[in-house]
Amino acid sequence: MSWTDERIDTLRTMWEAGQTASQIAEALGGVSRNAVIGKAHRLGLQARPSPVKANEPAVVAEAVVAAAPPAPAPEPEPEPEPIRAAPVVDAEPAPEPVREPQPILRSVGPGGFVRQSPGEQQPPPSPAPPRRLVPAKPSPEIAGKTSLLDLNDRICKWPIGHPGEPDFHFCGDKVNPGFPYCVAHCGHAYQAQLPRRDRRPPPPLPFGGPRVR
DNA sequence: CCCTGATTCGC
DNA sequence: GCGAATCAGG
Repeated sequence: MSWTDERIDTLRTMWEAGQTASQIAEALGGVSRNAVIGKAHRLGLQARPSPVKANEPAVVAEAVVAAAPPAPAPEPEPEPEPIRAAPVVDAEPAPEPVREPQPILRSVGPGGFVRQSPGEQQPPPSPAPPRRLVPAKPSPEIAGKTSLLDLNDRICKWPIGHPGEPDFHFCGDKVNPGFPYCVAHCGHAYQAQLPRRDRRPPPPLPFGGPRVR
């Protein structure tokens, strides 16, 4: 498998949405999570909280500084004012980057987002945990559309379009209570359990699969 | 043990 | 550029 533009697209989007490298690798197929991580780094998509690099005391820098007599100012870093990227309507507990707890039955939804079976409803995972302070700069194309940052647990998360495309957005309708999608899209997301013989194998194609045009 | 991401390094 | 091997924390 090679890194086509689309696969890179998917990687970017999912990585930025906070999906783990394993999830991304699984969704893409044909690559290991190592490959995903490697690629993510080469793409410059770095810096997500690593379990290994929790804190990073600037010890190494000291050796360099040692040669410079005038100690460079320790950089006070003017408190960057916590920006809430998406002004949510009501005061909800901060959208923590909650990762869904290893679902029992996991399949990939139309946009590559994890689909839960109705039986195991859980706190709807917000796939778009705004980490860091990324100023949501809605481009004109998606103005008025439901962006990744607008997702909350009561609007339909059905993806419209393909990740990476300028007008990629989400349905945004009111959800079918208890479900991550609106009534209409629940109809697409959840199919009646069919007898084994005439059940079709789930499409292995993640994130909308190959672009259909 | 499982998971995670980071890094290295031969290819 | 790629990704397996390795490392190291949770």
